[in-house]
Amino acid sequence: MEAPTGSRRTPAPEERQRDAERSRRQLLTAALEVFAAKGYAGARVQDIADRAGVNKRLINYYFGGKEGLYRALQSEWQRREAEFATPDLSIPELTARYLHEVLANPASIRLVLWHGLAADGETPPEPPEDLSDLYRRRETGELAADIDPESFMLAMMGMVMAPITLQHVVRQLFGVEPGSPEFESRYGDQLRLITQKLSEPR
Amino acid sequence: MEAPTGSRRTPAPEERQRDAERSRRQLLTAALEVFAAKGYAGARVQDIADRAGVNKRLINYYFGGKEGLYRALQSEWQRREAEFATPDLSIPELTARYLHEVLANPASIRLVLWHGLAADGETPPEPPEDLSDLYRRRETGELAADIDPESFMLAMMGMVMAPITLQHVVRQLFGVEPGSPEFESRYGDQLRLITQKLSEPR
DNA sequence: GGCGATGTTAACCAGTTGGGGAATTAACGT
DNA sequence: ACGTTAATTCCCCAACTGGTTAACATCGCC
Repeated sequence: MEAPTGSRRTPAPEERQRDAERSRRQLLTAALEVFAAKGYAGARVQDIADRAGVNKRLINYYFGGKEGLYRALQSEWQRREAEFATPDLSIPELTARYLHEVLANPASIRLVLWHGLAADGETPPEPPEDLSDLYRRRETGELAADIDPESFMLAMMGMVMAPITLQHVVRQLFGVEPGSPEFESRYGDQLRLITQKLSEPR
Repeated sequence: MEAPTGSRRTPAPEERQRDAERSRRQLLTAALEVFAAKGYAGARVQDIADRAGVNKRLINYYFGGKEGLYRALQSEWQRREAEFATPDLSIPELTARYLHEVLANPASIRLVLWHGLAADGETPPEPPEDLSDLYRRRETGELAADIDPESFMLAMMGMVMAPITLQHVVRQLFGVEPGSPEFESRYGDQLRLITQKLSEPR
């Protein structure tokens, strides 16, 4: 089209027609969509390939099959999760931040939930959640002394993920989509409030 | 083996060999197991039939196929759910009661969660959650005035279902199975505590 | 312009899936 | 005994699934 070659080793991605990297990325994107929507068993390789706009064969070529693609997705997710820094925030703000993250990446969350539901006994290499921070906060008094960090962590994760896990409840009760800004602001405020009440001494 | 026949018109159920009702029930039981463990797409009719100890063909004969069986399960679940009375309990006790129910019937909960995750847009006939009780409790002061019932309901359901949704977190953090009595008592106590803090004025 | 390497495609394949036709067998009233 | 009905089994099948084989196209390089 435009911009003649002129000895380039890294041509602009938009110009290429054959681009392994692009195919890979599009496959991963499409796979996330489909796996998140239908789960591993429900997902169809053909469907993924179609959405990615590439040939089905490439799934095997690049990822070694359906399962390989799935694993690749998980790896990427774990990588991103590890990057997720926990800045120095109060518990309420931290919770709201988690909520935001969840609502911003529903597909990834779904993937995790779906994987956890399957529970074929695996999921062994998962790094243990770090609660030292929570224990510290409890000593500070930021978390009430009678609340145990393990339970709090589980409860908080449950509250934060509820909009995805129970999306139909959100639609029913709030009359909006879980991903809508209205919902995030309303439920976020409430989560701040709730977690705050868990710190202040009665 | 034992107990020769001897002219009986209504034989004890255990003696019968052909019993439509029993086959139906066993199919439903097996289906709950399998669907809860693998999800709809992951479940195999052959697997269900094997666990039920009946011929695969009976699934079609009695329920009209895999989907029919799935629907039948849902119906039964909705029926049981409707029966679940909400006695006159405080919010903390009510929450603990919900937790108990969830932990006692993990398969049913899984089924619901899995169904919700699929989210093919259906699930229309679901009866709307009733919040009038929560609103009343807020007026009484049993629920803090600044907490909105919708959010509270969602958060509570999230906390209560978390042990199923995030079972790996339970194993990781608590070192026990979500279904174990130790876990129920510990997490139950904490949920009572948490929900209680949401009522008392600060 | 040719050439090897690599991305891409089409056609095909073997295994599995849910389902159905029709025979077989047990239950039960007569 | 016997015939009717209903429960159960056997065997087959068409559709679909993920994966593969082998041809084809495009690229970078000489």
